[in-house]
Amino acid sequence: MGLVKDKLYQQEDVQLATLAKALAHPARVAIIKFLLKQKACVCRTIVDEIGLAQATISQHLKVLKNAGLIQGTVEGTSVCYCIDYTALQQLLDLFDGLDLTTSEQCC
Amino acid sequence: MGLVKDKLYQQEDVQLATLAKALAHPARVAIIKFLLKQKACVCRTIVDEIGLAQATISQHLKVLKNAGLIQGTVEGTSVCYCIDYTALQQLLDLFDGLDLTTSEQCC
DNA sequence: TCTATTTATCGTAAAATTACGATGAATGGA
DNA sequence: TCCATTCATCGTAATTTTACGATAAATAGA
Repeated sequence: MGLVKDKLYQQEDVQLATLAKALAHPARVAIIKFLLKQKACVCRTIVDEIGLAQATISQHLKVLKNAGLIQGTVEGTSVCYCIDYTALQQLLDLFDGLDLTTSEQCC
Repeated sequence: MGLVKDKLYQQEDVQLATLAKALAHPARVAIIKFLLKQKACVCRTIVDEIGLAQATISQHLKVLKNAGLIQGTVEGTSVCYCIDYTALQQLLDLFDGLDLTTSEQCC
């Protein structure tokens, strides 16, 4: 999509869509859930947990990282991943902003 | 993805990912927001509002409909679309189920 | 009946996603 | 130093997404 098309959408809509897209795959949802549950969050552990190839998990982690949902810290040969609660909270706030109170069915 | 791979994921994770995927495009977020705001929700109005081709909007509406987020009722030559609050609430519930209280940063 | 309007669907092209093996970089330990 | 482990990235193939024009179906109204 070029520059013109980008102007079609409000920034907030793009934000919400981007965050939703990051969670638009069951593997990434599982990763987020696992990181929420787990304290230790070395990449290798995630690979064992989910059951996909290491390269694939690494790709999913990159998506989550780019969306700001997780962050990683190098620890020796490993990388420790954990939730970025700021972005996750932002996602929830955007959902709250939808305001479902107008629940008058029109059709 | 074949049958074996499907077993990799918990049903709840697939549900959340599917609903998130439906919102993973700014046009669809904009449509949902518009439908929440608007009472009148004829398809033609959405096309004018968003600024994409009619065929493209129809495709996005189909995605939202398949996800259960909206429903459509035929009214003469038009189709009246509106939010399905059940599915939208389900999405919010799934997010609430994530339980962010464990907010102890590990890295 | 004829025409205009609305909407879904088809066909299609371009781009993005997903998955994996292979490889390379970095580190820790023998 | 050498080897094993961990992780990111590259290259690639298959699939999905996205967008649009063209077209067909359905209805409302003249």
